Amino acid sequence: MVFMSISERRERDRLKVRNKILDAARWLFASEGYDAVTMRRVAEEIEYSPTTIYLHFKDKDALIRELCRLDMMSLMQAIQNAADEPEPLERLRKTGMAYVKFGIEYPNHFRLMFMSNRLHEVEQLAEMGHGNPETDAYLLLLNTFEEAIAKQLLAPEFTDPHLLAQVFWAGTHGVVAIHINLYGDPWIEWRSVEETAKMTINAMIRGVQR
Amino acid sequence: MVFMSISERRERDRLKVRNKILDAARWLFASEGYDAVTMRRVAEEIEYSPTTIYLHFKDKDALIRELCRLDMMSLMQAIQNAADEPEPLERLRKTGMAYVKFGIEYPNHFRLMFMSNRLHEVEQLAEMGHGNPETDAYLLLLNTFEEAIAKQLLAPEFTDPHLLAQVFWAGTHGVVAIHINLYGDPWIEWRSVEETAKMTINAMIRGVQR
DNA sequence: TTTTTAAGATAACAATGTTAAGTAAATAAA
DNA sequence: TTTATTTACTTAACATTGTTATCTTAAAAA
Repeated sequence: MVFMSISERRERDRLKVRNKILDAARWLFASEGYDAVTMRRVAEEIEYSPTTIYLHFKDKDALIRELCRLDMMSLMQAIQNAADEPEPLERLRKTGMAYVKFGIEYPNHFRLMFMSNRLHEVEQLAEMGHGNPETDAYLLLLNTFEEAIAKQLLAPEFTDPHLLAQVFWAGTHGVVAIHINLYGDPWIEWRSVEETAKMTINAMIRGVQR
Repeated sequence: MVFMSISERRERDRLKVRNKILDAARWLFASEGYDAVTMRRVAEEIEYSPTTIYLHFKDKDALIRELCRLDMMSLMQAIQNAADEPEPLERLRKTGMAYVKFGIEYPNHFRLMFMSNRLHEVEQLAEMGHGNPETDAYLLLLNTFEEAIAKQLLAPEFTDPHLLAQVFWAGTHGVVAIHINLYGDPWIEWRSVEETAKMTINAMIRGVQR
């Protein structure tokens, strides 16, 4: 059938343009942040008119969110790899450090995913579902705490894996958030991210250990 | 001297207008966030032309930063009050909870102060100096840990009050950050901010305690 | 060969921050 | 008292943004 071959080539071409858009936007976003990604700059980069972008993405937000989602998925691999550790508490340390590491490395992605109010797009979040790296990482954390509880590694008063996961997440997240946004403020004698992250994670683990 | 009286009245009038601007902007900012504060909306609110605002503030950023600074100073009182507690570790608990509480109550202020990249305005930060609530609160935290170390309340390996302060700050900050930006995400079984904050703080304290 | 469809471009709109130029009243100087 | 100047403020405009309505043109289908 000629039909298929033609429409397939068309689809390939479409995807090529779409990916060029994503690549141009990714570069701008990673190096200069959300506001620096203007439709016109992206368009110029790929040598199409700005309106072409709208044939592939509903609006600017959808474009940046999609590229962010894709990047996060691959970045999330680092955490999944760090989770290759049998001992639950040690696994917490490794995954926590991986979370911090990529937060520091990709601050703009981190800001978009975790530092902008997204409650108005709950539908979108729901659609993303289990492919969502954020959710997957949370699940990883949750399972680790369930295991730690089952193996009686924690003090007996800590019985809620969700609460534990959220506490642990908050701690590691805070290290990233503060260092992304405030590190360098001359009024504070800063300690390094690694040091801070390590102590935060260790303190939290010691704090709930049996 | 007539001169003085006249220029004093002028200065009073100037201040009145300036405060009207700040009040209008404050309302918009607190309820709808940074982007919702447009120069034209503020101008309409106070019944002046948009350009009048520029007679009082260098630009939009300066306006919002000034109102935020003022608000934070007064809000910071809550933390100073919470610090009225002789026992250092208990003081950590109280001030930490106060930090979380106002972060939840004024998410937009919190975002502006702690979640936007401000490294490009280091000069401004330096000028703000010790009136800076962020620094003052940090100092409070630092002193508390110095006291805790001096009273030998912490395990002997924890000797750096700066590192301890930054760890503790990161933990409480993380609770706020996550709850401001992600709370409500349907894929996570959320625990309440109070619960999470309390456990985070307690875990960190237990984690460094002797 | 004609018709339809799809990709893409041009031009424009509205909203934004910001500035240059003008106005008019209050004040100072003559 | 009259003239000059300073001050507070406005009008109009500019540049940049996201976005859309309309047009063009080439490919595909009829």
